[in-house]
Amino acid sequence: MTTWRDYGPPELPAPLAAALEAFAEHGYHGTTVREIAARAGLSVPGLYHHYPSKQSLLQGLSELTMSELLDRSAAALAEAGDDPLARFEALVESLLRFHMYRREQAFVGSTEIRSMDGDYRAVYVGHRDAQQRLVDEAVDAGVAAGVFTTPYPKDAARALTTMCVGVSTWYRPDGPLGPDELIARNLAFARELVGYTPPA
Amino acid sequence: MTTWRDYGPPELPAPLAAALEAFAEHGYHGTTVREIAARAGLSVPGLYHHYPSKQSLLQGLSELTMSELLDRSAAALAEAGDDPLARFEALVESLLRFHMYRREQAFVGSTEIRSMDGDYRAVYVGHRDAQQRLVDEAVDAGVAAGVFTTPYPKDAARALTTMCVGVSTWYRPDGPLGPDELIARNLAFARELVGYTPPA
DNA sequence: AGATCCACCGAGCGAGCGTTCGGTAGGGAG
DNA sequence: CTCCCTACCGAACGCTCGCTCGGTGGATCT
Repeated sequence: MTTWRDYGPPELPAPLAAALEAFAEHGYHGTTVREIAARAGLSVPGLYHHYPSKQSLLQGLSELTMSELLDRSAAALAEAGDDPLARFEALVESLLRFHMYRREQAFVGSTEIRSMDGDYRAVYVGHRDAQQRLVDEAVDAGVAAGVFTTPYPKDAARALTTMCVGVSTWYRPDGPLGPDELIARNLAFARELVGYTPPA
Repeated sequence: MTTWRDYGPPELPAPLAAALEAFAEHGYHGTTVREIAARAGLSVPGLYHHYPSKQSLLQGLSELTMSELLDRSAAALAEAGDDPLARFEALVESLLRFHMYRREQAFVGSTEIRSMDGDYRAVYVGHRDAQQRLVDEAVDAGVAAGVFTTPYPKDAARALTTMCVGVSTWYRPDGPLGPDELIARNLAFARELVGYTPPA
């Protein structure tokens, strides 16, 4: 990864790439191990040589997804410096961008929480909460600095996250608007949501 | 249904209520017919006496969900009269309320589209599009009347719908804030999203 | 009383599931 | 040349899946 704004195709081992496609299409329980193996160009035992279970494919995929998301968020914040508005915008842009360029991964992660078995689900939810905390903090900082006027920072942050995560449910790379255009518009919505009003 | 604002517990036949709980918990493919039958207090053949297949349970449930959603939206709009702001607010309030009081149904509908088989999926998507069109029209009308200032009505409407539908993923009836409080806050966010500025 | 229908169930069918057993082919180390 | 490790695979195991067969018992009608 060169910077948090640059996205190549996801770098996933063949079995995880295969699992990703299948899970995105039919869901975890709707996908068979045989289908994943076929998509990965392996036999079923060949697949099991690399991953010990179907569940481990979901976990491996989810871990790669969340660590990339958190890494990019951290990089965006680091680059933004100290200004609360710049930090907020960098974080939201990164979140939007991730949910476009890593749409399938983000979608599978958020829709298959209930398919993760207990212990790992707690780990995954921890990652999600960490990401939500970044957004909460960015909004709180803006309110503290007086640049955001929302009376309900926590609810605004949640609405905002919901909006960004939701991008992975409707965004299509072949849609009428390009990523940069969509990001600009949704970033504008984000500013309105937290009550940012540019200095006169 | 007395009015679009009033919600009792959902009125579902026992098999659909059982399927709803199970689908919400494990997803469609993660749920077995035996589990649904047990929750409904029936044997497996007893369940099949009322519904011819597992798929028909999902379809029956989804149809009841969408017809209630569309009926309530229509009632809210009818009651609101001609004023664009009133119509917009009634529609959004109804949408938010539905996704709180019919949270599980809305959640299952939106997450199990990929589990609906082809023909019915088209029907379901038609219902979804009809609902989205109501929101689009309400925003467009506000822009046309000059009360909303957003330069991107269609994107704002989509962001708004995403936010409302997302309520079904995080709302918990036993959370710290009651439904009316949450609706008031999210309604305020909705107004900011479309660029409503109260007349001075 | 018999006939008919509805609501329901015990048992089990064939198919397909996640997973495993017991291998094989090839390459690098000693 | 042997030994061992990695990367795989054909076949099949035990189980559970969605679904069905062939009923039973009770209410209603004639």
